[in-house]
Amino acid sequence: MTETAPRPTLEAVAARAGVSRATVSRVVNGADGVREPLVERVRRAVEELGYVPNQAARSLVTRRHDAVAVVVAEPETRVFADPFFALQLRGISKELTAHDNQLVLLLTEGRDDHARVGRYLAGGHVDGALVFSLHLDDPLPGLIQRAGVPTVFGGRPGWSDGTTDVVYVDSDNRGGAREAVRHLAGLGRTRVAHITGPLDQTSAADRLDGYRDVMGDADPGLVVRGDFTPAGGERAMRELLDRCPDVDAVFAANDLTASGALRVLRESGRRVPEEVAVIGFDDMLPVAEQTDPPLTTVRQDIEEMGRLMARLLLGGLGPGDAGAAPTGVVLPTTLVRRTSA
Amino acid sequence: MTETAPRPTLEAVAARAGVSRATVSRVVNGADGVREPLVERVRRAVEELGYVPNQAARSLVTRRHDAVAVVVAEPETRVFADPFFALQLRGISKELTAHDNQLVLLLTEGRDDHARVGRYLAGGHVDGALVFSLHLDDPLPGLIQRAGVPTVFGGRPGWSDGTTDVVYVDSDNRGGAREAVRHLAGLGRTRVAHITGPLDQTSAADRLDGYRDVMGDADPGLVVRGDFTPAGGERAMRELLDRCPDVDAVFAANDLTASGALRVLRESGRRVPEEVAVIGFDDMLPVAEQTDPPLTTVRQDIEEMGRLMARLLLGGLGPGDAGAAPTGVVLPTTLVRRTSA
DNA sequence: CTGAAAGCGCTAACAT
DNA sequence: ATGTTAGCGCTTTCAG
Repeated sequence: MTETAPRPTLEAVAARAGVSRATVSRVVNGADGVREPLVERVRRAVEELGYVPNQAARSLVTRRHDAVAVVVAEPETRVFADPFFALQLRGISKELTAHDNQLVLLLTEGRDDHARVGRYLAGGHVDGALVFSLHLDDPLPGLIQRAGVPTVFGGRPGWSDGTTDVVYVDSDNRGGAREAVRHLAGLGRTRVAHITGPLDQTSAADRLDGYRDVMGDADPGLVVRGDFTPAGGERAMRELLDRCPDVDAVFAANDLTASGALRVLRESGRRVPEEVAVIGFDDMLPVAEQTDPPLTTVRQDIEEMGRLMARLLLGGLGPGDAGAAPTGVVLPTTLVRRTSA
Repeated sequence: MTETAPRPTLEAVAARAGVSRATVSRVVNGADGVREPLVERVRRAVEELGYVPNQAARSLVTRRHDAVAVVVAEPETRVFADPFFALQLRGISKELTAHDNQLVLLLTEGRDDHARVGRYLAGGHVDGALVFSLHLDDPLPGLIQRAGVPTVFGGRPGWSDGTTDVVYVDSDNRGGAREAVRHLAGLGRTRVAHITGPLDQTSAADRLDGYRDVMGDADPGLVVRGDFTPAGGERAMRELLDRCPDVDAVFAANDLTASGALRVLRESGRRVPEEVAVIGFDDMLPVAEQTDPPLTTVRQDIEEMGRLMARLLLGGLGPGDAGAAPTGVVLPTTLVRRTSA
């Protein structure tokens, strides 16, 4: 059982290059003030020995880790079956990589996991945290803020009272919803329904608000609750058809919901978009392009949201500082026209 | 700009409890051989001070990190839109958490990322790596093996020549495929087609092998290439219908493919399962249960695969040791009957 | 511009 | 059973 070969230390490199540890350290960290010939010698020694700095030793003194935690509360499995999060993660990863930071993924499943995450964050293992808090009553965000780690939230946290400055990145859910509903209205539809998402998530609540912005207090029977899943969309669509048979357009809170609604519509013999126009939200390609007919929807640049979160975190917002941090940044959405509306 | 409050050290706890650092260390690390009253005092001091061990300092001496890297090559976006990986990740996360290990996620996008990952792994930041290598020609696995980090692969690596012992976890793709095809045959179908996955992934190749195990050298026209996507499934199904109009059963390489095939079948007016029976692979719930009709498929326990990978990694397979490591472990699959076959 | 030396916070012998 | 001590590998004043 070969013990893992002892990796060369700064000391070894220094010896080989015939300089002091300090000099090697300077070269390795790109500090200037070392004369060219020495730099060269050190470089070669590093190369020959295959030296790689010991991050633990470095962190011990610098108190930096070049690592950020991504915390995902995952009360439901669905969260994960959703390409949404995956895309965001990808954006985050790209940005972190570009800044030589590592991504530590913290998935939480329940109460005890929360404690664990809190401890980890408070333990100063990472330089910051990117947090996806999905529900209004999630205790996680509080825990995290108390941990005193610089944090950026994904999506506007529901508990933010607007006075404390949490930093978050969000899509313009409300504006996107407005645009969708206006488009429907522009098509001459007068009985425009909305199938909501789970209203304890701000994204769903905001989309509902956007709908109301345009529809005012139209027939409240036209608003029916879904849950961001195709099954929920089906259920809601049935209810809708039952309650308001004259519905001529549906704004679904997301593409998955729309796909369910579409199925029920087809089943019931309504033609889309001729009799009922349908719009989704997200522009999740594998879904939106595959529905029958292809889905008109509101696109949000999910990957960019991830990137931006990472950029914000790395770019400053001083540690533990409650002063001048920027607060929310919301990304624009765009309407993508396909066939369903 | 409040500097992040200096966290208490072992020293501080020791002082407060009136003992030596060593004793505190023992208590914190659960070593026995400390008398109860002292343990109690130390515990209280830890509590009062909110002490959390500095992982960097600890790693520096123990040379352990309680962290493992999860490396995902992601040449195509699809990988990620796929709930498959998400589920595996979840299994991994649970198992790691249970052993107090952190998950460092390394996403790679291209050649330069490979170098970065290699460096990271070689840099001894983690105690091991869990690697998803998707393609036969992926250079990543080689890099990783050279890094000398204990590694477990997700899915049988295609480049394994069978003599070197790589450790991997895989599903019984071949056996599952056999069971599917036999089921179709048992239904009395004689013209059983297969829509493959991308054959440079072992999972796809193995499923094809399983199909052949049962079908022998039936009409080769019945095998058509897909790519694990619904769109690929549609394309393949059209080709199939064109080439072999008498096809009476389809074994699709995965559920997504099956969903595409199903759509084309419906379009073309063939009744499923009466005229054409269809079986998928994966039992990806959001897909398999939502198709019309619900999909009969081969289930693999994806989350368990993830768990197992983590367990294997943590459970031993001595560092860098090329000797007596276990090699592949393959998990059984089960046929799930719904309506489509 | 370079080197010497002092720790960072912790664990693990080794004493007691 | 507990305390003392010597580093782990690195960065960073501080001298020279």
